[in-house]
Amino acid sequence: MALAEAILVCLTDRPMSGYDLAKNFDASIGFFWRASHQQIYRELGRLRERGYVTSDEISQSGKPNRIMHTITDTGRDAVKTWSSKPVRMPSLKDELLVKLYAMETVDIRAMREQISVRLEQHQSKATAFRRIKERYYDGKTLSKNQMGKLMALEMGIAQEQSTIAGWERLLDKITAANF
Amino acid sequence: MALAEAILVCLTDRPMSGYDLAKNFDASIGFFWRASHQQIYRELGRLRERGYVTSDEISQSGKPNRIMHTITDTGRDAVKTWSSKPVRMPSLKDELLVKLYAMETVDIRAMREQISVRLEQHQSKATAFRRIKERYYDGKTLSKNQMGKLMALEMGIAQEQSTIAGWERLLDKITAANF
DNA sequence: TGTTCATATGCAATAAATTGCATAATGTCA
DNA sequence: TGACATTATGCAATTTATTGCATATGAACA
Repeated sequence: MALAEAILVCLTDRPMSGYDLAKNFDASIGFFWRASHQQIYRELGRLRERGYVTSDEISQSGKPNRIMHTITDTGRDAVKTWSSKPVRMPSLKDELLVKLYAMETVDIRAMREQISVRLEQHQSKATAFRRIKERYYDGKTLSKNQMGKLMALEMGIAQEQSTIAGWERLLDKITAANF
Repeated sequence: MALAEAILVCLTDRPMSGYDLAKNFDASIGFFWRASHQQIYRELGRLRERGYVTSDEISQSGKPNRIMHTITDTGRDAVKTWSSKPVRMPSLKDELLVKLYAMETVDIRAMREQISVRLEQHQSKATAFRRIKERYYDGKTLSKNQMGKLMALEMGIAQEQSTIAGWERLLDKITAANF
């Protein structure tokens, strides 16, 4: 269960509210570990129970109060411990590949359309990655912390690119095969 | 929930037992949609309830009886319907990328080791893909059904290759950065 | 003045996945 | 002869993930 650790890792940067974390998950670490705000709030509760974070309510007028979560030393230790434990292979589950596998049984027109949609999604993901890279990392002197984030980002970019290339090739092949 | 459909797709080939399906998932369609035998047996129960498959027990001496599952016309229709519905983006969840992202907080030695392990896993996956390709598809005249499977396989191979290249590049970078 | 967006939190139900356990016979290796 | 792998099925508990709902306020917009 890396959600706990992903949250803790975010909190090593600075204390955050659940809302901040949810935003953060949408924009950065969430590229590698997606989670909904409901999941994050629930997990924050557990982290508090275990003493990995402390939570302080901060009054705001107008808006609902924020609850800021701060990582504790115990939390930091937990991250360290987690970091040296072996990881699993990410389980790739792609319905589109299942459909491709089952091409005979499937509506080819619909599949082509779905591949196009998929391509666009990867495209926009790649663009998002590149924007973040340009904005925050390009031409700057980087700390070790930033180096890690940049490397993760570059892995993401490379993966999106090759995935895009793959689906494009496939689309050509299907066209050539004239199904 | 594409598990149901993945199973149905397998059964379009020929009737199978839960055991056969589990084997099949380990060796082919499971590359794109992993499932444990427990999941498969449970799902088969549901498919039977919905009338998507029929199940017949076949006596065997010595070994436990096999229960052969055959896809019905209703099942085939369900696959067709499913096939034209939009697919979601596969949720990439990779703890190793989270660790990379959190490089500062993490034990670099351990991470390098984990990357090496990961590389080997992708390597052996790629090898498995290539073996299947050589064995069943290379230099043969292919039906449309086989074309789909081959294309899925080739997507898998390409993905493994680029993932391997990515992690190798990263390992070099980490070495060069001398963390 | 009503609608929608952004902020901010969370419960509850359902669905799906993982992990552990259980059974039962045959064949193979040391 | 005992241990382990293969064939074959499946229940049960737990953990994780998804989906829907609920509440509350201020600001922008039309």
